Amino acid sequence: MEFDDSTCLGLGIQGALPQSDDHDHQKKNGKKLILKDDQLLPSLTLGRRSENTLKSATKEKESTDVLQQASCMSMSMSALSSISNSKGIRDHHEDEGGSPRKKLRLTKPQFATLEDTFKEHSTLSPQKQGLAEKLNLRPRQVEVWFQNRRARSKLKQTEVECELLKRCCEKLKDENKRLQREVQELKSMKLSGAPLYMKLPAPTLTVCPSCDEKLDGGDGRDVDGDGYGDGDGSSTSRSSFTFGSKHLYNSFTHPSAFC
DNA sequence: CTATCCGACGGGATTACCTCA
DNA sequence: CCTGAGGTAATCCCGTCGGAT
Repeated sequence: MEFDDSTCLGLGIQGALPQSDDHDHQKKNGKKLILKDDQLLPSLTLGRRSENTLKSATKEKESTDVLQQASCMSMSMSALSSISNSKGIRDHHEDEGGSPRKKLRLTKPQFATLEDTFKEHSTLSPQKQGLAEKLNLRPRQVEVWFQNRRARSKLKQTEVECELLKRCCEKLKDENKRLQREVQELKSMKLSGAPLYMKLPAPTLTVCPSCDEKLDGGDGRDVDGDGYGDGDGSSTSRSSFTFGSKHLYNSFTHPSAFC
């Protein structure tokens, strides 16, 4: 006999059978669920949950104990094992000094399906129910898996970015050192009295290699007509300028000024 | 015994929808 | 009929717990 998620054998308190797996809703607003005495009728039901039942059930105030008692027969063993993981049962067992529950481990196919779905979309709102049915899990379990998956994915991403920033920082440190050395050299040259141009190595002005490529065939116009190639003339440094179609820079003082 | 992984939970925030005065 | 306030449901993120490996 096949059961789907909407086929339910419920043993619970009549009138307040919550079908929502989302514990969030129960804890929302910090509301304890209180049922009137005449609502607390033990019941055993087998049938399909109608949309209305679902709707009204979720609207009803519910208690965790009630939730636990309303376990669906359609659940897989894994789902059942994880039901027993829930707080209510745990507390119940602890109260009774019962044995500790097993922790659910997703099977490989379940994991693979969830991974595939996650790769397509890291959120799952529309397909939660369907996915849960397909995997024989409770929607809540699928939801939790996605939440954890997002969290771990984010953590991993943060680690990668951190590593990247570290490397970037090291590079900048090196660059900073090199530039400081360069400044020192230039200062000492200036102090020695000779005109700077006489001391610069021969190929002082170099055509920016990337411009050489880019501007080949282009008109290379200096858009703002200021003789510099940076448009508004507010470049942070005048280490380079355009001449005709070429971007020229001082390869000695600004070896990294090409674009 | 310890470290790590990962499923689960609790709490807070946000958004959308509904009801009612 | 329109509107704002309040309630509720759904979903998300974050931090944490605790069983399994």
